[in-house]
Amino acid sequence: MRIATWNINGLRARIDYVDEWITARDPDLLAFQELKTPTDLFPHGHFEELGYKSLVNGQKSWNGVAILCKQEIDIEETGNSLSGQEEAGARYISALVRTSTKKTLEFINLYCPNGKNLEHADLEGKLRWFDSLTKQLSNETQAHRILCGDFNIVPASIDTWKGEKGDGTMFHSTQEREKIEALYQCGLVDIFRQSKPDTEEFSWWDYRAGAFHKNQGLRIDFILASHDLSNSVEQVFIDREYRKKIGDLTASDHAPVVADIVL
DNA sequence: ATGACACTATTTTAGTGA
Repeated sequence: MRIATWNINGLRARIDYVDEWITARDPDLLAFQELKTPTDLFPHGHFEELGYKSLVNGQKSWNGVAILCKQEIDIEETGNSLSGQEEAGARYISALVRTSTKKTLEFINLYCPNGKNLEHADLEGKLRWFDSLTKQLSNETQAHRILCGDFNIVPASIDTWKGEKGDGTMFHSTQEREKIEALYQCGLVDIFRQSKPDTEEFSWWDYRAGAFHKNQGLRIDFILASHDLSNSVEQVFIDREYRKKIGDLTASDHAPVVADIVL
């Protein structure tokens, strides 16, 4: 099964670009973040024509997440918020997926809060949001689980163009990195890092100042899998090609992250 | 040192993003 996560930075502005990628890569199950679209304006029919059904948690202007899967896959939405974080915006959607081998897979899609900067009150909100996430994962265990999305945290110095010079700065702070560590403690494995322990690759590049061409990026988009699933990964890659323009179509500032997993 | 780009909104400048 091909699984992917992608912060598309505005569904309505990106829809033709998204179509190009879906057609090229043919994922089975995918997680979108930053829809910037209200739930009731989501173009369900558009994706049905491409062969997908959609579960959507959107809002006006900002945030918004969706899970898309091939029409033949058995899927059921199970939640659209973290307990205690209902005011944090549309950042969470989860589903149970029945695989072809009759496993029940919990699939969670996240758009984690940004936090703005180390001095801003939003950082505290970001840290508490992660605490709510960890608590929920601990309270409601699942044998087969995938947690993916835009985490807005750089786990280690290899995951940033700033290297060790980034340590302690926003997105690279110890207090943020502890929240990623807490997810590992919940039995989840970052499958990109597992398959490529020494590879410096990024999933986000600033639009400004030619950051993409200078490869000044961050790896902040992950697919985390429970240990049993992490052993069934065939390949994981960051689809850097789809951070580039396609003709007149502008790319998101994030690249898709794709994994092929035997399920 | 700063800004740089792209998106959305009862848009025409401002807020947000990472």
